[in-house]
Amino acid sequence: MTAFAPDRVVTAELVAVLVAVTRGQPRVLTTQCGQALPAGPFQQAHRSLQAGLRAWVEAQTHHPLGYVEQLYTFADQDRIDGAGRRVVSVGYLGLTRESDSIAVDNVGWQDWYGYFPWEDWRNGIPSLIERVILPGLATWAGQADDPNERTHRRQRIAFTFGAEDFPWNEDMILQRYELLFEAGLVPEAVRRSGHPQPGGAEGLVPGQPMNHDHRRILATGIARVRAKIKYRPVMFELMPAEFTLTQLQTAVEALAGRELHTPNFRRLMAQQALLEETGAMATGTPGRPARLYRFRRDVRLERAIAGTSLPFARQP
Amino acid sequence: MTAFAPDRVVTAELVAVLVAVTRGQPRVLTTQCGQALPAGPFQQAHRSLQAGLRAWVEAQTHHPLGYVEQLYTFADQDRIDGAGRRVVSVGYLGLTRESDSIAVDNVGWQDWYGYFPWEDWRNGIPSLIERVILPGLATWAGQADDPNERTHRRQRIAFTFGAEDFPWNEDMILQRYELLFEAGLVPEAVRRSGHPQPGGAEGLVPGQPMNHDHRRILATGIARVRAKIKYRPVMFELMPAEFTLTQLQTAVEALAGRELHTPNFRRLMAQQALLEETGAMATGTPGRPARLYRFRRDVRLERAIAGTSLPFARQP
DNA sequence: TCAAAAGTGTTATCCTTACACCCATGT
DNA sequence: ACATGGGTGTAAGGATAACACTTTTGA
Repeated sequence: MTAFAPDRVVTAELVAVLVAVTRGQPRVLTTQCGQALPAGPFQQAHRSLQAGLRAWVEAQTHHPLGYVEQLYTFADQDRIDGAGRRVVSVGYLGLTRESDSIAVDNVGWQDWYGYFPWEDWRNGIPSLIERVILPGLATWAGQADDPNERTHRRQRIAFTFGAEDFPWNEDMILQRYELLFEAGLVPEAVRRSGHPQPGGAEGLVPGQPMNHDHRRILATGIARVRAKIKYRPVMFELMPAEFTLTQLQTAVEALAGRELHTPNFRRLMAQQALLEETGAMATGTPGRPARLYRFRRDVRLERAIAGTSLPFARQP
Repeated sequence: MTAFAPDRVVTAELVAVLVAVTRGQPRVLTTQCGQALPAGPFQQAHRSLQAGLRAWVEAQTHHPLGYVEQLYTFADQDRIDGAGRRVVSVGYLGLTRESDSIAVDNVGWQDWYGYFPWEDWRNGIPSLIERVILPGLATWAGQADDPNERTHRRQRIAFTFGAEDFPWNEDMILQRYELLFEAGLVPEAVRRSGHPQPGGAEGLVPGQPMNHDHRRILATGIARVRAKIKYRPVMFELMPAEFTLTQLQTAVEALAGRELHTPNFRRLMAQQALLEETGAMATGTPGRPARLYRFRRDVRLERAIAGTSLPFARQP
């Protein structure tokens, strides 16, 4: 174990999936005109990985970052810096409100379903699933030589994309992207395999690609958000100071990519006791005016993460 | 953005939390006579981080690694290699069965509650919580100057350690360790702060320390295992080919650190349909002989990760 | 007056929890 | 016979999902 061998030296990079919800749309901060996620170096001076991320994101966007959590660390074989060293990318998820004080060129907020059109089920099942994705994947499944592999692929397709009586699971966005990648149906896969696509986008699934593996990191971030809103009060970080229940519901729907059952959503909010009324009402909307709410500051104490699901014996 | 600045270069290390359950005890593979977790370099030759981990763990233990997942990436300020570079440690969790084919000296399996005695509630609440931990933490809470900070600390203590009517949550092992660290009640914290403890272990909480931040990484691994057994069939990887329901229950209890309600546990297993009877019976135990089970190979397809918990609207 | 959106009540169903009890074997 | 552990039945309680319905505003 030679501790300082040169082949053990790598370049470290911090990649951020910064999420906001604006006017009912889920948004992500991008660089290079939407083709990459903001990425910055991890430097000796940084106290920790998270501190490094906060430092340069706040430098770029000029407003403080609220909730931050680590996503995943990647070291893909084809990520190599100019000196031939491997690049280790540490992905982070950050939740904020959108700010227009971004000073840097080519940096801006993008709707995230531009990258994953098949993930937006808010107006029912997207037609491109039946039209483009499932046929493309079926072709890929049929190309396997081994018949066992073929049925295995078909099962996996049905399971991940909610076909053949499997339910759609919005949390499986990463698995879906990886399946499309494996099947060669996204430009990033074609690019990597080295075959220059001749006629452009033939057979490929619509959805804007990104550089390197950034669309995969974005999928990881979206998956984490979608899973997290179900058991942690993270909407805190994404909403303005005051909001109506419908605005909150619309924001959750934007993130989950699905519509919610309004009466049950309201009841859920009521019984969780995370909100309090401000007393004021929203104005300027059609229909009956809605009450305004804010998140309760005093309930911060992590909302008793019950989390059982194993049949524990009662302590005597 | 100078891409190849020297302050951007780091050393990458892979750290493994390898878990097994043997004779009803939860075990972890350690090096340096139990003072460290196995750690190996990430090298240029490795296809990916996970491939690198698999490669050297299998070289060390001489048996293939089953389930592996990434835990977390750390870059603590005090981890610096001989050339003054920062060390980035990528932690991995691996689940296996214990093997005695470990060839390397000072490497072996340890019971994990030796490192976290307060986490073992299988025989009721460990007395050292009332005797040592809560008094120690109370002192620390009282040392804060700001009265708000004092009450905040007390709330956090009660919440994390399940005092004052908060329930004990076995998943919060990392938060508990970090709280003890902050309060200076574990040797690692004393060591870092530079105060050499004069009289030895006075006031410190019992529990074997580890080098660097390895005990923290171990806590992260245990937390992940405890959370995971509740919603994924990971016991697959830890059990022998055939086992009784009681053996399975004992293994889960070892990991969770709590006793389970036997009749309900059995029912849960039955309705999940993850198991099938082998037809054989266990022999050589007192009492009525138990049926032997095995995991069903054909049900691998991820057991329909239902995962709702938001009031979705029904798709028409 | 009517459309649009806010908001409430109620029931069927399922899952979890807890308690009570019977079964099969060795000593 | 009885201790020990294996195994089953069932009822109470809580959470969720689905349906039907009332209220309040602006055009």
